[in-house]
Formats: sequence, C-alpha cells, structure tokens
Amino acid sequence: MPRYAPSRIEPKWQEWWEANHTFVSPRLPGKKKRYILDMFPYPSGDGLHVGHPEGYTATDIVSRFERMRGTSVMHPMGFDAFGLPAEEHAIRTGTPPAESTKRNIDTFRRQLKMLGFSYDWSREVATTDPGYVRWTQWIFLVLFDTWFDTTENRGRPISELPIPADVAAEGDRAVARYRDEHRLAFQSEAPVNWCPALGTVLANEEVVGGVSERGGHPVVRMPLRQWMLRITAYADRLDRELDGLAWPESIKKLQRDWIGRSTGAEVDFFIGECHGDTPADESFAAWQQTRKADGFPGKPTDDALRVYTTRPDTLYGVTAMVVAPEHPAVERLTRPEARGAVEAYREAASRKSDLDRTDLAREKSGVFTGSFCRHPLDGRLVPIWVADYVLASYGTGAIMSVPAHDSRDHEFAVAFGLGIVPVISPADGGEAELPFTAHGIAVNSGPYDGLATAAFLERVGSDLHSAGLGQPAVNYKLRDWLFSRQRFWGEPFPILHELDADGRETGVVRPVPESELPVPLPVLSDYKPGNTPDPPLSRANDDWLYVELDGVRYRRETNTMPQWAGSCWYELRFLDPLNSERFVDAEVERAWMPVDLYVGGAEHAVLHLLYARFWHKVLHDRGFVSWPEPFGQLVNQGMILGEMEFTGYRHPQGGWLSAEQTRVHPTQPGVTIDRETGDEATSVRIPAEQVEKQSEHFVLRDAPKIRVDSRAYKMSKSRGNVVNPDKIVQEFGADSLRLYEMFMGPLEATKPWSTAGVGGVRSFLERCWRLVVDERADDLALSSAVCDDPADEPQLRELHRMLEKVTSDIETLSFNTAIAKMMEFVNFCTPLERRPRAILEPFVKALAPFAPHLAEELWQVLGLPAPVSLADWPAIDERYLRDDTVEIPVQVQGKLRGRVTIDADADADAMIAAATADPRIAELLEGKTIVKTIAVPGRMVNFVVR
RNA sequence: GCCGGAGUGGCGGAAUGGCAGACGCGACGGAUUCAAAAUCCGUUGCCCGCAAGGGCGUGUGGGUUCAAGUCCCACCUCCGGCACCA
Repeated sequence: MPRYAPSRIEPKWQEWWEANHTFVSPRLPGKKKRYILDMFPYPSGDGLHVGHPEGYTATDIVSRFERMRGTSVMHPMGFDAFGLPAEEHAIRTGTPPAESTKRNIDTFRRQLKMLGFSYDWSREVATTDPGYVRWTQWIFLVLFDTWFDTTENRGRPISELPIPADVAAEGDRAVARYRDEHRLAFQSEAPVNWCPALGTVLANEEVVGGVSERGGHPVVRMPLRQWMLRITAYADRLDRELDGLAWPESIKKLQRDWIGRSTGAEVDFFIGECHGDTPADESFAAWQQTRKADGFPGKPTDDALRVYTTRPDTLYGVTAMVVAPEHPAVERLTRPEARGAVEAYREAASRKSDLDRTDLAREKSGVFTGSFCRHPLDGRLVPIWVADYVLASYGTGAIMSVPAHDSRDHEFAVAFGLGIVPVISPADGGEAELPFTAHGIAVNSGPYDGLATAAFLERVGSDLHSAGLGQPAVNYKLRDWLFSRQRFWGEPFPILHELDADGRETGVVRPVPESELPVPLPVLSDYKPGNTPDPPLSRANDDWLYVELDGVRYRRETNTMPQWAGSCWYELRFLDPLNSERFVDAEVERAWMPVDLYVGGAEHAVLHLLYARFWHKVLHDRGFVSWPEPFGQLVNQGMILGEMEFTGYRHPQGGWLSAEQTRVHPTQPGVTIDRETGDEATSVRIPAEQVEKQSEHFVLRDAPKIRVDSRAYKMSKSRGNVVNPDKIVQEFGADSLRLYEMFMGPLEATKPWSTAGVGGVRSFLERCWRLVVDERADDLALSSAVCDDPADEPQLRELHRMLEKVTSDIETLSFNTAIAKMMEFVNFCTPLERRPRAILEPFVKALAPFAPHLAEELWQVLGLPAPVSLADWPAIDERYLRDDTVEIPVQVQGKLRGRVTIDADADADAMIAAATADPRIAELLEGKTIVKTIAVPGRMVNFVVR
C-alpha cells in the first residue's frame, strides 16, 4: 500500500542530495548570481524552535527557485556559537562551553537537515571555530590599525595619521599614545554598565530600562578600562547610506532613531575667570571683542560654557544653564557656599544606576552652583545649575534651559522656581500652552521679533557664527560601542600589554603578530565570573597569560569580545570558509557580494545589523571588500505565536468573573485581578468547544454572561505552548511543516500556530501524491490515470495560470498565495480521469521548491531523471493567461444587480450594450433616466440613474 | 508620553479604487462502506423569505468618488519598539 509516507521519502532524498552534492555552490558564480542568506542561529540547548524554519523555508524556496531558473545561488548556513547560555551551563555543570556548544550545533544541524533545506553544507562555519576566530581577531586588528579621517569621511591606516609637531617633539611614546587615542579600537576608562549578577559589563544596547536585556538583572555604573569601537565616527555614513538599501522602512527608521542624528548649534556662554564669581561687564565686552576678531574656537575655552541646542532660535528664552554632574567645569563653577550641596549631588548621581536615574526621572533634581554666566546676545546674567537630567555623554554635557519651549526644562524650572520666558508664539496667533515646543513666531527676542522659526534659525546661525559665539553642530545619540566582556566564552583580544621590570603594565599595547593568530582560549578549571570585573581569563596559567616578544614581556588582554563580534562578518566567510591566507578571497568577494536577500527576525534591527554594517564599512575603507554595505535586501519574518487560547477567570470566592471586569495587576504583569475589588483572579484555560461568539466577544457556552479572553501568546516554556519541530516532522513530515509555515499567512506577519492547519497542508500533499501514484497497487506505481494524451485547452489554461501566479508570488515572497494557487490546481486535476503528463510534470517542478522531498519522489515515479531540484523552471505560455470571454458585474447606483458575459476585448459601448440587453438590468433601468454610465473595459459596468 | 504595525466569517487568511471572504482549518450534508477510518462530491458571512429575491456587512464616526477593505480626517482597541539625547 504505497501511501504518502514522508518518513520514508524525506531521509531518502536528503541522503541523495548529500551524496550527489546537489546544492554545492561554485567558487565563482555564472552570469547571474543570488546570495540568499538567513540570519544564522545561536545554537541553544533547546534545539530548533518552530520560529526558525519560517525564515529558513522562505529563503530555501527562493534558493531552489533561482537554481531552477539557472541562477548561481549562494545559500549557506552556520552558527553564532559564542554566547552566555553555554557559559552559564558551564558554570553550573563544569562542562567546558566548547563541548556543550558542539553538542548543540550537532542537534541544530541534524534538525536543519531533517527539514530538507538546500544549504551548501560544505560552507558551514561556527563563530567558535579556531579558523573563524582567527579572522575575527584579524579584523579587530584592522580596526585597531585604523583611524577615521573626518575630512575624507573614511577610515585610513594608522600609519597615515598626521602627527602634530608638538606631539612628535615629545618623542615616540607620545606619538604612540596619540595614535592609540585615534584608533577605531581604543581603550577607555569611561563608566560602564556593570552587571553583578551576570558578572560582566554590558553595552548600552544590552541594558533595557536599567536592567540587563538578558535575565533582567540590575546594572550599576562604574569606571573600568574597556575596549571601545569608534562606531560614532561612522554615524553619518551609517545614517545616510541606509537610503540605497532595500530594507523595510520601519527597520531603517529604527536604525536612524538609534543613530539619532540631530542638527543644531553649539553656543558659548561667557563665564570669565569664574571661580564662582560673576563675570563683570567690562570683561564680557572684551571677550565679545576677542571672539569677533578670532572667531569661534574649535575646542571650548576655559572662559566659556559651551552648550549644544537644536533650537538656537529660543536663545532669548534662556533662564538657566544646566550642566551634567560629570561635567569637567562643575568644579570651577561652584561657589564656596554651594560646594557642599554640589559635591553631595554629584556623589549621589555617580552612584545612581541607570535604573535609578530613569525611575526617579519623573521628579527633576538638581542644585544651583551659585555662579552665573553671561548671555551671549544680550549680556544678561544666567544662573548655572547642575542636574542629572543633562547627560554628560551627549552634546557638550551642558544645555541652555528654555523652560517655555522644552518640556524637560519646563519641569525643571517649575520644580525649582526658575523663570519661564516665552519667546515663540504659535503661528496661528493663538495663546500657547507652555511648554510650547512647536515652531512659531519669535517674540521677546530683540532684533529677531516677528521671525518665523525657520528664518530665525538661519539668521541666528550666521549671526552667532560671525560674532564668534557659536557654530552649526551635528550630534548623534549613538555612542561608541563598548566591545569588551568579562566573560570566558568569547574571542580573546589579540592584544598584548607591555610589562615593566616589576611586572606592571606600562600602558603600551601591541597587537599579537598576524602569524600567531588565532589567540586561543586558555584551559580553565572554573568558568565562574568573579565578584569584581576581573575577567576569568586573568585566572589562566602563566603559559597562556604571559608572552615574550622581541625581548619584552607582555601580559595578554584578558577581556573577551562580545557575542556580536562573530556575526559582524560571517556573510563574508561563507564565501570562502576554508581560506587560510585571507578572511575571504578578493575575487570571490567581489563576485558574490553583496547579500541579495537577507531574512531574519526584527529583533536584530539595531544591534547586529548596525554593527555588521559598521565593520563592513571599515573593511571597505581599508580596501578589503568591494561594497560599502553587506546586505542589499532585508526581510523580517514575523513571529509565530502559540495556538489560540481561550482564558476564563475564576473569582477567589468561587464562580466566574467576566473578562471585562478584570484587569492586569499594575505591577505584576502576569497577574489578573478583579477590576473592582482588586482580588486576584485565577486564569483557567477553556477548551474551544465550551465557548461561543456573541457579537464582539467570546462567552462561555453554559454561562453566556461571562466573557472570556481569546488570543494567542508568545511561545514560552512557562506557558507550555512551545511547538517542537521534531514532533511535527515525525507526525506530518518535513514537507508539511515547511508548507504549513509558508501557508499560515504573509511572511512578515505575526501569526498564531495551529497544528490542525498542518494537517490541512498534509492532506494537500496527499492529494498531490494520489495525482501521480496508484495508492491501491502493492508496489510504488504510477497511477493509471496518468497518460500521454496532449493536454486540452482548459487544462493548459489552469496550468499556466498556476505557473504564472507561483512564479510571481515567489518573486514577491508571497508564498501563502502561491500555495493556495497550487491547491486550486490540484483540486482541478483530482477529478480528471485522464491526467496528461504535460500538465503533471510542470506542476511537480513548481511544487519542488516548496515540498522538495515529495516533488523528487513524484518526479521519480513519473520516470524522470533526478533531481527535479535542478530541473528547468517551467515556461509560462502567455496565450493561456487570457480569456476569450469574461463575466463582468453590472451595477446600478453602484450596487451589484447582475452579470453579463462579454468578449474579453469588448469596448465600453459593446459592454453597455450587453448590459442593457440583460433582461434584469433592462427592468431596473425601465422608466429611469441614465445620468451617467461608467464602463471599465474587461472589468465592470455601472449605471447612475435618477 | 513618542514612534511603528495591525484590526475582514467560528479560526488562519485572500482581494492593481471595480463581483468582499480566494485557499486552508472547523462545521454541516451526501456518495462509498456490513460498519468505521480514509477518500470523493457538495453546502457554509449575518438577517428576512417556501422561493424568486431583498436587506445588512471589512474596529467606530465622518469625508472624497459613479464605485472604498483599499484614498483622506478624527477616534477606539491590540501588538511591537523607544523612553530625560537638549
């Protein structure tokens, strides 16, 4: 009984493809190439999730389709294998991370192969492979060897960095220090996000609302020597060069917002000698003279407080200056009588974690320094305050406070009783409610009164510039990338710290020679991070830790790189994974890059995708890659939620609580309470057959007054709604899983899982099977209905319409409608008692990218030579796409009143004639005046009557 | 609070401004069967009607148009992201 048996067919063809190297890509592409890439997974211990195959199936369909069209396809897969879970597992169990990682990769590889993806497995890489780490470290050294030339707006070799004469005069050490300060990879002592629970420092991107993104542990700020990558140098290009990319606009916007480019002006406020004194009139006048003569200095001078503002048109509304607690001028600006309060405030601010700063942010805090500065335009005295709502790390670390036109400044002014002076009135002449942050017309602004905001900005910009008081400035929210981690399971930095005779670091660093890469991870007995930010690698034995080179002793860098490092360039390594001379061969890189289609989750919108673009641009500037951007087209697949659930609520005193009488607990998100009493309700999952829909809501069948919630939830272990792909493959087969995931809805949409739906596509595949195979025969045999008759006209029409739809839908990634069209085709063929090969064979080809195992098997049963996976994509004959006659709707007053059949190419007059000839329409038009007739050829007729 | 995205049958979803609900799930009916499973065929937005037919329908309220799920304005709900960046 040869029923459709995926468990027999699928392994058979997977082995065949592997044995015949069906999907191996050539070193160089032919005439047309497509590089189709999935975001490679982190191989977690849980194995593949049903979310993974969604994007992977989409790219697999496109890859298989393109191969059948004769395109050279690059479609690799690998593993982003460094990461915290493996290390945490190691800490708990003592298993070296390398071992558990290998095991997890083996599981992932088995699961991916089980789904029949057409990856070129000979190109597999894991970011943890020594052969891969070597080049990650090498690229780090490229960053270390690069400085950013702001005039040319590109990275250049450090050897080309111009050395100022005064630095050169100080000698080699000074020159080395100067270079170190300008490298794209540099060390910094800035405060960092230290997470005691994870025992590591985190990047800004990994801290969400003051707690770690992973695990939600508290994060505190402390100063530490860290490696930083100067991504800010590329902020402008990372922003601008998004323009040419075929990415979703929403992702581009997320990146733009993250980069946060803003334009405005830097303005200097005179503080004089300022040891807390008020600058005198005559010294202010002298300062103004000097500035007018010498212009605006590039670096702020000690006699001025420099602010950054996007609204220099509100300059006359300034009522205070506010500087960040960490601002270097605070010391000088604080008058003796305020010193105690200011010191205390700064001390408190330095100990506040980000969590405290954001949580307490609702209430503005700050202290007055006791000193004043001079307003650059009208010379008025302006008090200087310290407040932590001003960030030291943005702009100049100081702002001019304009309470009337900035909501934060407004809150601050209200809290401390500072003046509020409106200088912009609404353009419509109405009364402004303060703070009024929109554009408008200037008032109380001296010579600028009456100017519209845009004109004001232009005028005041040039006035400030010619007076030497200000200059246009651009700022970015983006911060430099904190690139070191105090963890074990990451790439070691290929950096050596020079030691003096006493074994102390001299501050001089040198790269590990290229010939000695990769720097391997040391063998440790214990992976636990310490209580201090001292990295685990510092506990390595001396053989690893200390190195002698050219007669000098060095200690290795003991920080490791973050998980993002490996994924910053893997798209390049796939092209040439075994190259031991270069990270990727130049010819190969030029031929295959950029990635033509990149599919993955939207959660990587600002992290991975920004970092990878940054590395790519550096490699491009240094001449190692030929394109400035790695990923041409990007598509985000949507999330797959668990099955739909109905949830009812039980009252603590017993009985049901209707859903609209509940709400979520204000502080505990998982808890539902009685809206009135606040009592905690118990959530109960209700089987679908016990509910019914009543107008807008679902209610209990037995108690229709009680509403229940209906929705699908994110899959999670705790909710117990995780679907395991292994089980689905076992029960339905890989082709069914692939097809179902594509049939659920649009690729980009979030959609709920339904196991019943998998059964639906499975029965479609069974219908495909019976179209070709004789299920009643004892052995695998062709159905007797399959014949060599020529296909008739209706059959060819059905076939070519299906082919046309499937082809265009794959091109637009609309797989759900492509599958629906194939289902229609099979429904058309099933009743045929004689089924011509002429329509079956092209159908099997069209099915092949979607359900490749079944297609191969059917191809073989049809007696055709394997593999159908590389057969020519069927040609579409336009002749069969057009109808001779069409049925069109006839409307009267825009309402459908009948249908008539007309020639497909009938003109408007012929259509109207046919429509009026229809007895029903004629009846409706009887006695009415036709005011207007609309006839759209081939589409419809509409009569407007009176 | 700000920025995105989405609201269409019992469910997932389809629809270049031109026949709303393709396709699938579920449900119902029929054929086949001793019976069941499987399979095949059919019906299935809601309301009125024996029927022919009619009315109402794409979150809500307005608008543009001969014609709106689709375009415009206002609002509601849900999902996702950001959150003192001057």
